Amino acid sequence: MKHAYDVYAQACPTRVVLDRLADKWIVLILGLLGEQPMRFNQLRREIQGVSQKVLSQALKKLERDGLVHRQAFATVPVTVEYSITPLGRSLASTVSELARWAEANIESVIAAQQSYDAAELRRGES
Amino acid sequence: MKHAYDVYAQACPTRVVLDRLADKWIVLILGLLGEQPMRFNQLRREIQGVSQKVLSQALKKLERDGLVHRQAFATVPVTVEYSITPLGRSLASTVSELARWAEANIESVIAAQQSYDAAELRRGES
DNA sequence: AATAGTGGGTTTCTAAAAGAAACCAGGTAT
DNA sequence: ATACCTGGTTTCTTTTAGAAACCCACTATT
Repeated sequence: MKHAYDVYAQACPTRVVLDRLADKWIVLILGLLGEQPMRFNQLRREIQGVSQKVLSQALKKLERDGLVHRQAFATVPVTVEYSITPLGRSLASTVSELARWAEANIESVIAAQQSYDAAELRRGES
Repeated sequence: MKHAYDVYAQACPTRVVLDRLADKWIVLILGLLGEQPMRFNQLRREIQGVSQKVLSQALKKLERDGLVHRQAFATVPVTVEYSITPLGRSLASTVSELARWAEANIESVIAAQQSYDAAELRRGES
């Protein structure tokens, strides 16, 4: 049984969605928001190394795609809370698994890299 | 219980791995190679829209990370077969789910985008 | 003998994106 | 007055992605 949408086809809109999901920051953001709603600077502190610009852009895209909900409160200073939507939640477990795989298998990957680099060095002796 | 490696920490090597995995082309490549070994141009034809350069770079990185195995046969013209490794296989189902989620939920995402864009238009009337 | 085609790439060049750092607004506390 | 808070945007530089052309070794065609 074939899909109506095929992510392997060039002009398919699923490509755009996949390109959105397959992003380091999106994986990390959805992983956090899957646990609890969070505010902008809270996310920024949790996700170490993300710049304000990139975080802001990522959240905007996630909001536009209906994966994250943005709510501003007229406190002083202003409070903005980001939370995951039902659609986002249906995705969160999958993307979290990516992060967990990275944490669980980092040692195997590093070992593979070292063995690859060592072999390359032997081959490419100038 | 805390992980030894925390993907939310800036200097953590898992970040590098996650950044590698969270890539549109890597998801698509691993999805295909999880089904069967494939040759370079076969991958290129299946994954519509990928350039030779990007495919070549992605495969090199996957090989270095120990996720994909590259085997060249001295036929004429040369034959190169890419296959998934056990480590890569342990990841393939997770990344395939990303692609499947995109195919399954594209309509909800497009609907959310349209409603977002319509609301934005109403707000931002100049 | 020259030309075209094959698989599997690399090189070159340009347009787009990521990232670091500075800036801003509106308000509070010192 | 000055410094600080949240939640961003702007500017500028460095990477990266992507399109297109090229390359090599070989074969088959004219």
